[in-house]
Amino acid sequence: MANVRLQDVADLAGVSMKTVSNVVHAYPHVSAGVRARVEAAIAELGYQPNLSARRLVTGRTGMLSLAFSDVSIPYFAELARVVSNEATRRGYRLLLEQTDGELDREREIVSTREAGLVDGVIFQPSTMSANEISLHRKDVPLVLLGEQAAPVSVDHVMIDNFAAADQATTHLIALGRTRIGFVGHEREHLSETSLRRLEGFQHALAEAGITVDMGLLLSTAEISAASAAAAVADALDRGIVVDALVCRDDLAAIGALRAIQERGLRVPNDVAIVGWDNIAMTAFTHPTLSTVAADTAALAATALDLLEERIAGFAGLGRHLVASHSLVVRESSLAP
Amino acid sequence: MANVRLQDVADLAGVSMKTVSNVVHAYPHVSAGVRARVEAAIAELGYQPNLSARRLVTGRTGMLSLAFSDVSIPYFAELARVVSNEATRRGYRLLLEQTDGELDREREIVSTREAGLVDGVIFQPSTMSANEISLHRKDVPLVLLGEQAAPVSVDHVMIDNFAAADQATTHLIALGRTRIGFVGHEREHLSETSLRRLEGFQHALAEAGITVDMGLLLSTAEISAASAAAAVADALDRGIVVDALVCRDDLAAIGALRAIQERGLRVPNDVAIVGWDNIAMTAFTHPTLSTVAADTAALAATALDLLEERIAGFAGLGRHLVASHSLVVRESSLAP
DNA sequence: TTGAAAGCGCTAACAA
DNA sequence: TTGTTAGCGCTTTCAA
Repeated sequence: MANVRLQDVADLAGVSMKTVSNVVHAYPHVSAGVRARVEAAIAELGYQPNLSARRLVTGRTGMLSLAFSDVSIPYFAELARVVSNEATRRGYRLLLEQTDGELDREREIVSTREAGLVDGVIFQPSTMSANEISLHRKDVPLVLLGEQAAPVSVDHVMIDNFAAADQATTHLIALGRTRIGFVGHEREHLSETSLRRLEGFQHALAEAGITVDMGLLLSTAEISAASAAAAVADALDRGIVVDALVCRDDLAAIGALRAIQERGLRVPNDVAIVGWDNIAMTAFTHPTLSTVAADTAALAATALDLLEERIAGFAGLGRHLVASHSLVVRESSLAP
Repeated sequence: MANVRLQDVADLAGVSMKTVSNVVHAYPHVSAGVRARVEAAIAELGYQPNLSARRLVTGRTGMLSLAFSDVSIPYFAELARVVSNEATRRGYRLLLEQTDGELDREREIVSTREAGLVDGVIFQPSTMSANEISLHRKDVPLVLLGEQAAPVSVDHVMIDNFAAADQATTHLIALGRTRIGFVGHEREHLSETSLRRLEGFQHALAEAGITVDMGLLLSTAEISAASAAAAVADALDRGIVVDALVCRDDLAAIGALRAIQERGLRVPNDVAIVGWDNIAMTAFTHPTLSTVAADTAALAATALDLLEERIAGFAGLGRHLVASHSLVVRESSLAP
């Protein structure tokens, strides 16, 4: 049974609760004899501290929550792994929260729902705006992930989407491509993330003296390979010609790849592709996918640094930090 | 501040703590006037119940933990999503635990680590044997997922791996394939899962009068596309000829597909492929992948049913339930 | 229908 | 170095 209390151990060892507590917490000033007796009692009774009680008293839960739209999206799953490992290393356990990108569920994340449950929250919003976040947010320590504009009051770790999109597009231009499309931004509510990437995309084209052809901007109904495949298939069937595609994320790239190949076009010879996120699968598609890779390990470590400072009581303005990224060039954008 | 206590609300509303508690818990026998006053006080103070305190008293945490090796493996990510949604629907939050398949971390899952933190544990072991599980397990309600032999004392939900492997292999035989290989079982410690699948594979071959060629059993160093690609590439380079491949999981199938195509062979014409798990990506590879699909929704619902019964106090012998599966036939195993 | 009070098991300030 | 004890904020029995 788990109903062994601190007092029971104390009784068996013939000491007070405080002494047992000292032993449990490895407090140094305990005589060896007493320590041995207490440890024997703990072992004999199979004592385990009641975490709820400890929490009630300390106000700390030792848990963090990680919130984003959907863990079955590979980028989030891979992010969850990195954050979870880093959290474990620092002595926290991780609670997983999915919002499906729904506004009211995102609101719950930054406001009431977590109170008292976790010491802090790491949150990558899909839908909430900076304004809304600062409006709804409560006292729980919070760090935002991702690329949207964040409220000045909240810590935030991102990559430089503009620069990365510029870099990816410039890479395609250097390959001699001129009819370059963009795939995968939201059809209805354009996210800040997509917007930044589109701006970087446009900037690179402008630098090369190419004006953006709005007909080559292929938005999708949702973030999925299926949705991107449909958008690209539809565009090709309408007779639209592209020789390169910058994709908002790797799922879009995988969908685009599939649609292009289904129509008998070759990648990269006819159409070069660059994706985004460097999910594991991009190294195993045929051809393998070039992609923008965020340094997720740095992202996670930085986010946890900021969060731990907040938990420790730091109350200054929001810090806005940039994690590095790189362009991973694979077969889908190799020079022919 | 979140330091508003039940007592503060009671003071402001001019009632006792019990009455406030009644209102918070929607206890019906509270007069309308009092209820309104209490609700106003709650709103004015921004009161939120302290969950740690509630837990200390009720002994319930409202949390479940889901444990498996690695959330960045797509099958587990997709499973986590399903389980998380189902848990949320039932009023639980989900804690994520990764073991990396390491024995001592798996031991922690079934023994001490979760005590007091969660009401129950759903665990898909990678390494632990049935014997070890029953040896180490403590009092936390536990349901096992997956296909390994489970201890008689523990609840367990699985799919019929033998039957599914038999079915997948028979499907390939019906295509006229005769040199059928198996890819992706562990090189060192063969898991129960792989074993069952290999047995089903062998059974189907035997039924068709084909003896298993041990040279066509391609084990891998780990569960990953890279590892499977290496194993298949190596086999092909050694001159081994296959006309079909049953893969232990979709990651292995994706790796195998890549290795086969790199060597100029065509799928399914030269080599047909069947994977396992029906991860989202299998619908977007080129060609799309045939695969064994477990009914994960049923799996999750059943696991939570069993777990909730355990949490409610059921103490009978372990139940061993089977979730249904199906063979999803896609391009990788179409008749030429 | 509402109030008073006894814990839940632990931590930590204070005493010895 | 060890013991005593007052809470942490809530639920819940029992009384009123």
